[in-house]
Amino acid sequence: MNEAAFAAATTGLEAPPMTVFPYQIHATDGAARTGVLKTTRGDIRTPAFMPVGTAATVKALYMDQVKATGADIILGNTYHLMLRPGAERVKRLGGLHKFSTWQGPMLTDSGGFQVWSLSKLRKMTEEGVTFRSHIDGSEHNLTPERSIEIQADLLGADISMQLDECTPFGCSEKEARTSMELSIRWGQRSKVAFGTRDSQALFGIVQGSVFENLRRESAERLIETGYDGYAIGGLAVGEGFEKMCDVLDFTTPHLPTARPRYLMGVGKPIDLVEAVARGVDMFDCVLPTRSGRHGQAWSDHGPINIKRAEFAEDDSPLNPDIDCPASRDYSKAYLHHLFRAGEYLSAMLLSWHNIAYFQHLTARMRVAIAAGEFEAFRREFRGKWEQGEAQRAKANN
RNA sequence: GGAGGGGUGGUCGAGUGGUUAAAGGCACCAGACUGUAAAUCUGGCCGCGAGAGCGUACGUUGGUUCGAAUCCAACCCCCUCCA
Repeated sequence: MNEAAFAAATTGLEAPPMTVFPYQIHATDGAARTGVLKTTRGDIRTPAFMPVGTAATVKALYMDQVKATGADIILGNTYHLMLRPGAERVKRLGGLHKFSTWQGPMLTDSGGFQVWSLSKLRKMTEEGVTFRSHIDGSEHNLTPERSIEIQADLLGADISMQLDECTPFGCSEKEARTSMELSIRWGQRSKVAFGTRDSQALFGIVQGSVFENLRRESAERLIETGYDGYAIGGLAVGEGFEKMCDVLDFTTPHLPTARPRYLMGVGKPIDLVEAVARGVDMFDCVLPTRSGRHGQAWSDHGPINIKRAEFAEDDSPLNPDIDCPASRDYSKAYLHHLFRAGEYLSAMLLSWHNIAYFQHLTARMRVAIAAGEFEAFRREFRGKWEQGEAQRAKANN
């Protein structure tokens, strides 16, 4: 590490923009962009949907299947893996890529989301967060430094996320500011701990709840610190679709155009389309795999509850246009039967279809943006989505 | 033929005088799920009615009682053991 880099790493403020993973934007259409984030483990085509593999597995799928759906990158999780099997153990076993057999790029969440989702099991201080394990009740500390050590050194993530606090929705502006500023400080410490690396990247996370001034300030202060990518956190936590779009409207303009923007934890297909329209490049969400396990298949018209009686003798596939056996080759009647019978294959096929559908959706957006036809795509998609919503509303009356 | 046990809502199964339209499970009909404490959770589930409510219901028939799924009698059916 040279002197300038060391100074940058230790002050965390004057760092030059890092370009360890070049981001090539091939086309833009309105605020929407398509391009490639080039990592040492492979290219990530954007807009990108990253399947979530919390516990070193994209639940119910083989890594080969995940890859074949077109996913370029998947997620892992600091909190879950440090509890089980333990970050040091993963390191001894050769790192998360070797351990899981996923050889493409991997992004790990810092544990920041668990600060929110496990709020009853944690205690926060300036230093970091103490979790009581949801598995055995044992205590575990997570500081920004430890989170980076786990992600970058032990798991070997290609993209590490700064430790942050996923600010709960419904808090006051004052609380949101306090939380956002803590995340900024944790981000700076994360960056110092991360230092400069040849083949690994660090993303910062914009917080600020639904407050425009806070989101803007958060973005500006992250840029001062300088990250390889900029995530938008604290959304899809109860604020609703319209509000989320509003926040994106006044947040993405403050993020560097040259670096990837990652909307964390989002979302439904319509959320992806509308976020891409607002300049977001990357997404992750448990929805396709979780709802797959719960009997739901995704489509342009919204969710299909495969357990509904109407599918008992529906011989049509979920989506013949998607190049995935689960989408194309199996009938809804069969999937309906498997789910009703409680068969494992139900979760596997529905998760597979859903991941393939999300990849198909981002692929279509990439094509539309490259062709300069994203607005038309967006309009048509919204039409189908709203039509589906109207049909479901009618059926439920 | 003798002795004993049992018949409860689609199903399995609690309940042995009133707070019981009847626990609970399953099945069935729906809904939810957004950086995964989730192969989970929620609601509905006799009929009619928007609702208060009304009607019908614990094998059948009859009885006791202010009141019966619960007590009594007869009958029908099922199971176990003995001969």
